[in-house]
Amino acid sequence: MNRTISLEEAKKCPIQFVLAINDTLNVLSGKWKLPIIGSILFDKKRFTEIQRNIPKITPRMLSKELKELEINGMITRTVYNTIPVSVEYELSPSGKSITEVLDKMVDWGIKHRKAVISK
Amino acid sequence: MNRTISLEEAKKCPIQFVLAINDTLNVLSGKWKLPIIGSILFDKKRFTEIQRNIPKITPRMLSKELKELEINGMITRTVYNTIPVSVEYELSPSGKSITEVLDKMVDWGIKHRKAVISK
DNA sequence: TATAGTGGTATACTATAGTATAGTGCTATG
DNA sequence: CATAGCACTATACTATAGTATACCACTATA
Repeated sequence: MNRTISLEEAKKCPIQFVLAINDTLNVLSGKWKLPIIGSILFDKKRFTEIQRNIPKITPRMLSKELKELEINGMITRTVYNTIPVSVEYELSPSGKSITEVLDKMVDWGIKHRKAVISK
Repeated sequence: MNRTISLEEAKKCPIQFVLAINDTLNVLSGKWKLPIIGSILFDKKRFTEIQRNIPKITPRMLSKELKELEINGMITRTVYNTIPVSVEYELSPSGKSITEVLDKMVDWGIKHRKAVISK
């Protein structure tokens, strides 16, 4: 294989690939997105339940991150017109499928840690 | 399957899993790590070459990020005692294997974008 | 001798991310 | 009628990430 050809190929493809990677990194970035996703991974939860799951998060940050995740299509927010209102947050199907990426991250992270420690 | 059991399981495992995910996120976090990794993905490069690949990066940030990536075992830094010195940066084997994760991120990112646009 | 290139560092700044604390409107419960 | 819970918002702050600009020692080339 000619190395210059793979380099040329590399320069042709990656625009939309880089965008896709950045999309993925964005829904996981920051201190709280992963704990929030973890909290609602197995079942939908209400604001205060998530807050109790993540003891150190402030309501400001939880509110901010939930909004961002909703805008990015990761979660759905459902308001029930009880009195007073109750609100449920749930991962979208696409949001749930982030586990595919997280699984790979677990694999790589463990493998990498071993590789780094062993030398 | 009993939902309460999977929840209990979920609460037992994840400590080292979460650490592994955080390790992975850390080597990709920030504005410049991905461009730098991309720049040396196919072959090792010198400081100024990487800088030319990433036009808007300042030498301060490039230096800082390269150091961090080296500390995290992602890249190796080789100094040749030419006069003046030349320095080469190269992805470690473990660093190269981050492509497994990036590939999954591309897949998910593209799939997610389609899912979000279509609704 | 001036200019440019290599591989950076130093200092000072701005912008973004995250924290702390208080308070909102609503209602059920004691 | 005070307290507590729900789902937040507002304001002000600190900390971290990133930028701008200048500079360093070294050497080859014009």
